[in-house]
Amino acid sequence: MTVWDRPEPPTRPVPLDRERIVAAAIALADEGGLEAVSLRKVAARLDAGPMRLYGYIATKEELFDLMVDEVHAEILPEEQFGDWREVLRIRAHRTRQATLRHEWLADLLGGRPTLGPNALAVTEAALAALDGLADLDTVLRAVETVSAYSTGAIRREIANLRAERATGLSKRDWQRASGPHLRKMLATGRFPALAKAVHDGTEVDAEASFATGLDWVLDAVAAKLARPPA
Amino acid sequence: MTVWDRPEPPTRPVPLDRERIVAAAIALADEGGLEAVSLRKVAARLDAGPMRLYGYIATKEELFDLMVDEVHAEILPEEQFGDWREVLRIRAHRTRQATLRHEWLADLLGGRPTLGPNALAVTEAALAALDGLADLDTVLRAVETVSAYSTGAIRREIANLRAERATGLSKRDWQRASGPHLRKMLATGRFPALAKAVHDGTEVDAEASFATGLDWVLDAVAAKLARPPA
DNA sequence: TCTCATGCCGATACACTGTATTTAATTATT
DNA sequence: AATAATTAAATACAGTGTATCGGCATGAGA
Repeated sequence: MTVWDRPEPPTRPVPLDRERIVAAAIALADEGGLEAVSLRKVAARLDAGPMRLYGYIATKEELFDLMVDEVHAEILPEEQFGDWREVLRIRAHRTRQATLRHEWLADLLGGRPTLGPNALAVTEAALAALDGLADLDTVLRAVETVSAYSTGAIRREIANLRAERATGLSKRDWQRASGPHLRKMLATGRFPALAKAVHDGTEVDAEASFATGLDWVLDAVAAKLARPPA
Repeated sequence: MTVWDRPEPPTRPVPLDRERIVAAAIALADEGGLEAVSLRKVAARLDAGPMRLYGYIATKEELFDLMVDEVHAEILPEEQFGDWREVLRIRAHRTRQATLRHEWLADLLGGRPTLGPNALAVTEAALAALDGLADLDTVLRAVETVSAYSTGAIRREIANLRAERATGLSKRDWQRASGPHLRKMLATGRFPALAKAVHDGTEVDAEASFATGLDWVLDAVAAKLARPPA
């Protein structure tokens, strides 16, 4: 035995904390989706045994919550500017962008109440931007309506993106050709309006579509803020 | 051995089909949530071995898709009446009601493109109701915007419902007391607008809140239909 | 410095999952 | 009636989240 093959000294256990655990989990999820996140793999990435994690995390769901909150740090802009409409619009777009960077977020969005510090800060910023523009109930409804639209639209966008990715087809032809299934369905003649939509619909990019729907919703909110309920 | 303990004649294998499988899966999910649905349990409920199912279903995800489509049969009303706005409103409310009956649907809503016959029929009905009221792109955007709001709002409602159910608290006190966690967060003073909202927000029932946001979105759609884009 | 106690880390264990594969049984066909 | 084809069942595998247990290393007390 030489110095070269002398066994490594027993590695001191790397100190862990939630931050490192969450970062490892996010890295795994970014690479392989949510289903690639297992406590064993997260622990392995930190050179630890699986049970180590339970000193910092009570359950896997809690880890997911922490992941979601961590991404909310990317969503909250450093500084707020613009009127309430700009604030809400930017919040929606940043949420969408964060989800495009971390597709697994789509699976979690809206799935559980978000009570982490970053998520609360995001909500706080939205509420603050609307503060005083109408009675509290209206303000709450406004924020919730916009964010309901956002999460719904983002989820659908990611769902479609995954579907077309799975078939490996160009966006244009995706619907028309998503398996013989949809084609056959449309061929039955039971869905004429849908068939027309699939056939004649122009290709619009996802961001524009998201932005347009968002603007509609913001228009609606603007109308309610101007004319608060009796 | 008497006639009494004579072994049962070997039970003929019960003939299966997708319908029965999906029904069993839905029953399990209704009772214990999505996570209670395992192929083994579904098969057991049909007196079959787990592998039997693979003759009718390629994967568990496909089973989920079939479950979602099955519930869409409850969403599609027997007969359509009213103008486009009524059609879209009813569709949203029926989706919400179906989700309240089958809470697991909230976990799946918007998660994957819905291409089953019932889901297509639901979409078809919506498109048909808007047909001709504007150019096709506007009509599509309208339907998608409303359904994005619906899925987002429904998911949040179910998420909150589960959270308050978990804490076993009355709706009124839920936010104020969801663990020491939220209280501590609000006590930091970093979230004044949020604190005010939690403190002063009146208790509104979920259905009214859903309906109000939906009406806002429908107002927005109405405005765009009246004035199609240049 | 030696002993004892405490807390933490890793290993083991359990009950379960989705699904591939291999074997057995049953049906159909010649 | 014998063989071929189809179908069900049993077994197997690799993985999961998490409870429990055993040992080791570190700290305190003497």
